[in-house]
Amino acid sequence: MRQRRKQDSRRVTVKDLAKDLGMSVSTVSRAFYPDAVIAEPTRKTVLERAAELGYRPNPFAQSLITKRTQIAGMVVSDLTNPFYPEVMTQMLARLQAVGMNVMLAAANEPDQTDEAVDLLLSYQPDLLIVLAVTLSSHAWEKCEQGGTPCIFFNRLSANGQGFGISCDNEMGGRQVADFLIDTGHRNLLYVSAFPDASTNVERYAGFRARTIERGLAEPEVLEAGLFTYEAGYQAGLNMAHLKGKIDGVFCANDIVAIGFMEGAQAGSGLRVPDDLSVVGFDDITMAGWPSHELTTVPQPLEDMMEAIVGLALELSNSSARPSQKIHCFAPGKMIIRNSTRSRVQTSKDLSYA
Amino acid sequence: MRQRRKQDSRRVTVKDLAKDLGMSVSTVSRAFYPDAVIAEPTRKTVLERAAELGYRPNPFAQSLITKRTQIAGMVVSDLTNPFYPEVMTQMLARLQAVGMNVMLAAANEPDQTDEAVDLLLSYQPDLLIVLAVTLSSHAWEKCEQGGTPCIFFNRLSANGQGFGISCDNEMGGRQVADFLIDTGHRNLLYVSAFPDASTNVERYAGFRARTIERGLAEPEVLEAGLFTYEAGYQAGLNMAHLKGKIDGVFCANDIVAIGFMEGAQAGSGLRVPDDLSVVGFDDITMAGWPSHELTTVPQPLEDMMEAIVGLALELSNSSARPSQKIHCFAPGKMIIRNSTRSRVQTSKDLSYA
DNA sequence: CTGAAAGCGCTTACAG
DNA sequence: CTGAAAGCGCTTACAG
Repeated sequence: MRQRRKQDSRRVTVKDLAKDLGMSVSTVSRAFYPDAVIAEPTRKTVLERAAELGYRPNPFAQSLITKRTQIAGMVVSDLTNPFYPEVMTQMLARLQAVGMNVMLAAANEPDQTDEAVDLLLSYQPDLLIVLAVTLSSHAWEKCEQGGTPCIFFNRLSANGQGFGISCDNEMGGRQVADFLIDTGHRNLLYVSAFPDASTNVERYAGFRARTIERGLAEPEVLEAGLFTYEAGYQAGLNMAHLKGKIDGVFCANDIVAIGFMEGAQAGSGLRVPDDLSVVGFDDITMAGWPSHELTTVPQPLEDMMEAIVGLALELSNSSARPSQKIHCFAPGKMIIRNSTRSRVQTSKDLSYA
Repeated sequence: MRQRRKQDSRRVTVKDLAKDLGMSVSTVSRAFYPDAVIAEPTRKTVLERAAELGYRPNPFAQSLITKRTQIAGMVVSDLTNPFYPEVMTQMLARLQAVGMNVMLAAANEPDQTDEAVDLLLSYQPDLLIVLAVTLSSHAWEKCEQGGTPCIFFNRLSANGQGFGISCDNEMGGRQVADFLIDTGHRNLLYVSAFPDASTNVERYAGFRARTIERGLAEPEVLEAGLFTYEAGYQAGLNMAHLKGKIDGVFCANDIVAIGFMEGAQAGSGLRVPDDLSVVGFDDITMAGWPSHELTTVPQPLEDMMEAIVGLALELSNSSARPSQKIHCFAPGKMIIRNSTRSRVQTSKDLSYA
């Protein structure tokens, strides 16, 4: 038992394979690189035998030389927002399909982030994908100085840092304003989540701008503070303290909206959509559940996924940096469910007022 | 621009550090191994200077020699069940805290699993953590022959394969039976999820056995088939086709229970808890939301987390295999919420019948 | 306690 | 088109 576990079942190496085939190590190695200069029949022979013996180049040895790791580091913080597991699932599958491996770092507490990112960076990932609301400036510096490109998903980088993939949140906010106003809502409210998040800021900006353009009063704002169910719920409870009569609500995202609806019901007995229309953002699976039936703006996930995989591939395989830093896609068409109701007064309804 | 990106900003290596300190490479290297023979003051000097220069041993070069990678491979399939993101978050944080990195493989489609696991295994993780319902036998063989230990989380391995960490699901099922019977329920139903999953099988076994022990008729069974909201919802709809009057329902897990409650309401107008008591399993965050208020059996996550980190550490740092293969913890105390109601008839209530 | 040397499994100029 | 050789950044017997 003195031997090391991993050595017991020795893995086959280039040397073994070369000897087996009566070729040089160099030739065998070349067979695995599409661009390498090697006779096609030779390559075929090598690849076939490799498959038989179960040989795979050792990625550690490979990376030591090539400085490429085929690893994408992924920083996540907000797995309680169902949007992210949904995104991760798709992203993982696609990255896997192009041969990239994903190494995960959780950044639940802001102070954990640095250590987590350091750990990640020591594996020299070809790129970092940030699914978190925040990346500490320390962590960002580390990436910079290590030459590791960052992709910020669903969040525009603060100062033009790194690459960004997101949907046009402002346009989404405008769509919601138009929708609510077109369906007869006149007293609007925005339920704000994490104040520094670009998604939050932009959605509000679009919503507010369009509301004013359409000649209504500036929307009220309720600060939930976080992108969580609990924050939304608390904001819903706080509806009680709001003076004006609100008839249309836009929440920073779906999970906040879902919490908000329940909080409003619990706190002030407000019923959705009878007393209040509520709109979310993202179109997470839960938004379609019968218990919520949330009207929402869907993220253009298909586009965003294609962009991120394309970018990841470029960043890990070519030496030139991609020129386009920001990919911003129009949101999908609003999905109208049962959390909103038209308040347009037909002539018959005029008795009301 | 002909140079490679990663080479531009050269990372500091042992050599650099050794030269800087006027020591040999060997000595510098030893400073990073607690068990290595090295004068304590020397070690201190090295470590300090390393921190200043931002030196970290290159894990790829390290692994090439030590055959240890400090990588835990994680196979996930079921991120739509909120239980898993919750588990992942905690597990990630804890593994990070002990210096392990997590490499992720998604196994959404059964046929993707093999390729994903292969990719993962080529990085020679010290161990594999399986959070998925299923690991193909091909994948398992690969682990075996590569000497990579597997830990199955929340699922007992089929044929004594690998290590298992789970809660005592059968005991949980028994608790639910006792609880429902004690609170006056007499006509019980089990909503079954994925038939091959050990969690599903054991929870049912315990529930059924205890029901019979208590002298009631065997519980009815409704096959949802999957651990998903949608499957639970469908099962709820199917309540309509059930002949007998059911008053107490145990669902394979929380997400199924939540779907079930809504399906039962939508399909047959059955109200929880007035017409029906419903119990879940896991205690996911959502179970506590006002819209669900689900009575449930909590998993002993604290215990399970400690066990998995302990096991991971043993497997990645020592050469001896841990002796205990199965860690099975008693579930937590049932959490009684509003999805269940006592149906014990006090003398006053006897008018009802 | 420290250093010189071998070697982990690869890739890639450099010759031929 | 193929092979011999150097070297990626580290660790670890082996001497001293």
